[in-house]
Amino acid sequence: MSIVMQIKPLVVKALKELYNFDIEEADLTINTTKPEFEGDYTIVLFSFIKSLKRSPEQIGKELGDHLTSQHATIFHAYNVIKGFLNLVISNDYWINFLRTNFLATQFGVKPSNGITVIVEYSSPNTNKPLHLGHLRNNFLGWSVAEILKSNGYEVFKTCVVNDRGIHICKSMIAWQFFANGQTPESTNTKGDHFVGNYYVKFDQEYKQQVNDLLAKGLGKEEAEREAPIMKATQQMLLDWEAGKPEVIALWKKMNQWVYEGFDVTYQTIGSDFDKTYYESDTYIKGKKFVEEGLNKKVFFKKEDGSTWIDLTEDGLDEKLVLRKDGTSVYITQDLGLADEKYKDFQYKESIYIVGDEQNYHMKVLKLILKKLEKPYADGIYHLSYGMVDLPTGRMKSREGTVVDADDLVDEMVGIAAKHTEELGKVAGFTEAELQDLYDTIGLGALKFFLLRVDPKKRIVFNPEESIDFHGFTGPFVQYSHARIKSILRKEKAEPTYKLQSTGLLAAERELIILLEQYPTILEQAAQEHNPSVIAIYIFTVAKTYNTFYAEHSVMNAESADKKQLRLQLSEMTANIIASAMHLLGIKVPERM
RNA sequence: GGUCCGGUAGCUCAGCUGAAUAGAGCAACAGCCUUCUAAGCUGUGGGUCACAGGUUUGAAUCCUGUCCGGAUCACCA
Repeated sequence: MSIVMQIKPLVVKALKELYNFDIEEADLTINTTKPEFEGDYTIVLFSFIKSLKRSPEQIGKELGDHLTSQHATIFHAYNVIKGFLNLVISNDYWINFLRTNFLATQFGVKPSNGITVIVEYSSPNTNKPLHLGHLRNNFLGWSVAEILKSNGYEVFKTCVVNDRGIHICKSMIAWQFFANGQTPESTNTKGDHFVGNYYVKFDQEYKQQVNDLLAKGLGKEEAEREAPIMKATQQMLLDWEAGKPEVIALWKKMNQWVYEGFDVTYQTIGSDFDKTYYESDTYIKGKKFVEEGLNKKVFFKKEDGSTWIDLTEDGLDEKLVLRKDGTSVYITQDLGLADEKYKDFQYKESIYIVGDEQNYHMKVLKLILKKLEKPYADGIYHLSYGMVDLPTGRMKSREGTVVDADDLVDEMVGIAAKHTEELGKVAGFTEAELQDLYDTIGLGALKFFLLRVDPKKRIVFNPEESIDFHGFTGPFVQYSHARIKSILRKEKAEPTYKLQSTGLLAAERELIILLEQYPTILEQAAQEHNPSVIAIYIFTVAKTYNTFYAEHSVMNAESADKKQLRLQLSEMTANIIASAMHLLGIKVPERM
């Protein structure tokens, strides 16, 4: 149990014994002591001075005396400054903590709690390649899933592929019209990029046709409706829904190209899924909800035959759930999919990694499921994340400002290679090891950059400035790990060594206090569904270790005891860095 | 216009279930490699926490209002 969770009941008990005063553990404020004061943890006394009718100094002294005398193994000393009781935890406590945990690669990881959670993330369209926004989604989803796993949840990662609809038909039509039978193979192009090019081509051609029609005197709406390529696309969608064989064949062929491209990208960035859903399979399944909703009088029909739900009492609007022609809309599909996923996984919680532009949609989805009295409605959780914007604003594919995922990864790996070569520390690496190292560092920089920010905040990415490799970055943490490993290759701590209580220097103490907080950080990250908590924490750990490293020698420590202590500290720091970075989907190198 | 989210150092961000003099990184400047990897370390400068009220022993943090930025309110997905 964490030291803070041990202190709390002791304080509650002490206040009861000293003053017959009752307080809940939750109402106690215990912070780490500010560096300018002596102590490890601080109890804030202000909240109960009024009830006790004593001065904070008196309470601090009496509580401090009580704790240090009754629990001398934990509390070594105390001091009171204004309303703050600063507690010094005993060296023996910290040293004992370190000895029992420094080898534990699973430190902080919780045993199974039997609760099933699913995380839906990535969810690409099969008409264009992945871009920077998708990367944030992928990294978030993967990381949140792993964080929940480490907290004992049984987690399944799912992906919904938007593989049908008018936007898919656009690239198909453009390919039919303009490709002359070219393929990814014949043009040596990655499949998703190949198809994406035709999606762009469609847009260009469409604009051209609209302009031509405008020139002929048609109105804007009419021109947009009458453009031949758009009409052909709409016909194709109808043909697809009717199952016309040659359309289905083309659809399958082009989607397959995209999947082959996605597979390469997913492999590179480390995304994986336990189950993939295809919209083409699931888009019909929501329709049965419409009947159910009508029977339960949750939905209603309008005169034109369309079906709606009235959410005005909940502060929202009326929402269409089925078109008058009987085809389903987006929300209908998602209702069906939620049900499908529940059948598959019996989840307690279903997390959707979806951008904040869909906040309204996700709110409606959950609300409708509630009104339909679905048992899983409360478990729907929208992990809403902000857009990745350019300094000039949103990325726009029409204006060619979209930052392509594959390109960006290549660029980051290239920069990692350049830095590594310049530093010249990798003698003896094989070609394969070098490539692996470049991937590790380049992807590490990219993932850390996107995960260190609170998900709900938007991120500004400036393509003119490459992502940093110094300071609050992935490579900084990776580098700290590599330096520790360099020491541990020379000598490891002896697990059986009996450390005498040699005292702890400030740098040692600060580090050990931080390491002890890791399990609490894991809990917080899981509870908040927030990987940035871990990124911030592990940066602090690395930074603190680096300060310690610069001040004190491990190999040439002042005494055998100090050497063992520092080897243990180093080993535990390396383990926690590896563990935390894994939760962010980032590998850590042995050397760099 | 309604709803939701954000506004903290020149820039990018922590801190937001209230607590000590508001913290990091980048950028700038000054130092530190004959000692475990300098992708590192140390120091200096840099803040009306958007603004105005309120609650409180105590507010960047909670409440109200205003201003600014973004998202959304489709028989698109």
